[in-house]
Amino acid sequence: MTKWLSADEQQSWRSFITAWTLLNHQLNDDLQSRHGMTIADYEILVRLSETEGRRIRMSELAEATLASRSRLSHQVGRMETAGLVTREECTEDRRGSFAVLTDAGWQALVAAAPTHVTGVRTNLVDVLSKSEFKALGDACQKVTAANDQVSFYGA
Amino acid sequence: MTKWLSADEQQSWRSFITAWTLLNHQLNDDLQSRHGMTIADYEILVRLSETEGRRIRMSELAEATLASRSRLSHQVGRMETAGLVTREECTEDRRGSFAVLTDAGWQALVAAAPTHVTGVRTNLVDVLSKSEFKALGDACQKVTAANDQVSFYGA
DNA sequence: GAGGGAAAGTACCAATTTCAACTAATTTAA
DNA sequence: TTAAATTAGTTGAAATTGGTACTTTCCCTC
Repeated sequence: MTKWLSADEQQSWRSFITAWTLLNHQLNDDLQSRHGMTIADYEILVRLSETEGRRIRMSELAEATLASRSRLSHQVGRMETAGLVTREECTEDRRGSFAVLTDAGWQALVAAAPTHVTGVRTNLVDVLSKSEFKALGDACQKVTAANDQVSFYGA
Repeated sequence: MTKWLSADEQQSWRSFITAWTLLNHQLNDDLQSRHGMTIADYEILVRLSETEGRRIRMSELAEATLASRSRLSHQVGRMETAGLVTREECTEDRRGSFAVLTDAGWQALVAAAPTHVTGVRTNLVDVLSKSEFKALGDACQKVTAANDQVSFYGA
């Protein structure tokens, strides 16, 4: 028999959905209007910028950004035409390829980062006390851990 | 000058993204594979089922589900062809229209609800202690309140 | 009670995302 | 050492989403 959610639980759950949706939209619109870039673009630029040689294998990048391979492939394709990244062949595993950050991509990231970080602060971090924010993070960490074994990002 | 995120803050923020993304995907896949329905469909069925007469004005429904009018219009159109809802004209305001839950829609909701609720429990509620879950909800509540005045769902 | 602006909803078009099929390279194992 | 199975990645078509323009109706003010 299904154990339904109590009113409180339901409320918490809906708050979670709403908070994420509004926040994500807000951040996306900020990036979009000021830098013509989506959060997805931004995330990829960040990941690339953090690595040695500013390059990551496509499959790793897909996993890191929680995107399907197909989606990432399209995404990187678009970013490539926009000049933000290039692709390079992988010599160790000739099936593979790297996404590589270009100078223009780096510039775009540098330009967009303040907008994004300020948005995260304004709409999330600064809205909560230190301990509230930590509690949020810790809870999410546990949820992530519980869901992470599941691998539904096959395609 | 931009105030960057500390390592801890960054970690919390990324956990938030990851937790939501994984959870959402999981719940969506459950509904999809077992009931051929998306979370968006489910949400709409829930909202409709909760009201007098099982009908809601399109614009209210859009607001409640955080969808743009355009998106909701498409969505309800699809659900209408699937037989889950119908549209009815609004006599008080002849510009408006109602989305109305059909019997089939109700049946579909009844069938899907256990799957969904169990998923929410298994992957979210039961993973946390009562107080952790409450903390998550409270934090999200505040974030929502802070972001809610912004109305970017115009179209 | 006429005109102008705002609101509800849809429709169309462009962009994104998903799904399934496909190629090519690698690994496994007989 | 070769055949089968797996893995990396891409592609193209179909489905979903987002933006904007458009129609109809309502509301407000004069």
